[in-house]
Amino acid sequence: MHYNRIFANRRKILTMSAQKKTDDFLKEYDLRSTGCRRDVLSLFISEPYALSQAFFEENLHHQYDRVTIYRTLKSFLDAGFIHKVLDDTGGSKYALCSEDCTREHHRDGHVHFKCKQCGKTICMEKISIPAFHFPGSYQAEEINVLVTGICDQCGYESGK
Amino acid sequence: MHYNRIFANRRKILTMSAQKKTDDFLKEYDLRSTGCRRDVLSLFISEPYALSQAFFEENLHHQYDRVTIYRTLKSFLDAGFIHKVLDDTGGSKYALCSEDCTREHHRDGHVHFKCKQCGKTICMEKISIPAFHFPGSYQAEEINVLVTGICDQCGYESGK
DNA sequence: TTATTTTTGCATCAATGTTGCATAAAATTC
DNA sequence: GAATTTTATGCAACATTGATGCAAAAATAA
Repeated sequence: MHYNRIFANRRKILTMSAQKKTDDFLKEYDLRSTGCRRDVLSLFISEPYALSQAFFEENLHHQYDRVTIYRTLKSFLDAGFIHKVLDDTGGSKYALCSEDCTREHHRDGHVHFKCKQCGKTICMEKISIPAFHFPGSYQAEEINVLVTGICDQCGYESGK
Repeated sequence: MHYNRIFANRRKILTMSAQKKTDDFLKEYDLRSTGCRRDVLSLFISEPYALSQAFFEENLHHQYDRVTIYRTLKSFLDAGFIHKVLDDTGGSKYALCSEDCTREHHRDGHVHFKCKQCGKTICMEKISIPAFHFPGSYQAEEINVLVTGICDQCGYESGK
């Protein structure tokens, strides 16, 4: 059974013990189980958003060096179970892959919504990216769609 | 006659004298005509790609301070005749708007293609972004589509 | 438990985004 | 056209992020 599949449904994996799930998951991807990796992975599981490096640094109370978090994210990207999500302010965010992505190919296939108010980037897993047709010898490999606006929550709160 | 319209077709404006076109254009947008602004604008006209700040610095031979170029781009963004284009490597690029965008609303409406080989970001003006339908009270304001892959030119050259 | 391999923390550097302030340049007024 | 007002520029400075080298520490294998 592929842990990728398990991750496709966060609810499932959340029933496993915290230590075991991250431990097993990391080993599945040939990554050593270290404190930083377990903690970063746990945050990915508990937060259903695309997360920035700064988010991890703050939420782990600067327990780990920023380079370590940077390299942790890089190892997760290389392993292929997170993907990079574009951000309109230049930086990058990262999110768990919800489908079977290969290391090179991250057609996560869904739209990302960044709220201008709360700043959160939400994976709109229900909204898939349509096929685009390019002329001539253009070879598309990855497609990123970033929508900015006001999210559900913020729209409801300010909308009276 | 709106200069925005003129810009919609680069060929047209290229027939005007270099000095006059940038001068008039800037004034149309209530921007003072300065050396840096004219030069940056000229590059936007001559290069049919989304350009990075570094591109301007290099191509203007570091004639202007990087902060000046940064602020020039910002003033152009505020004026509303360029829009920010996402880049997969974190940074931002900028491109002339080819439609009438308002200051706040930059539905430039087309797909951007970034070539992994030559690094250029091409505005695929022919490929429009479809409408996405968001649930609940999500309010989409801007939609950015960034496709990475191999462009026409690079694909052709390496492809035989 | 020891040996091997990988990860971490720290130092360091480059690039980029951003602001404040004094000076320079552009537009406006006389 | 000279003086005045307004705005832009250059420079210093600082924050954030991406990235690499290296010795020490931790994780796995033997």
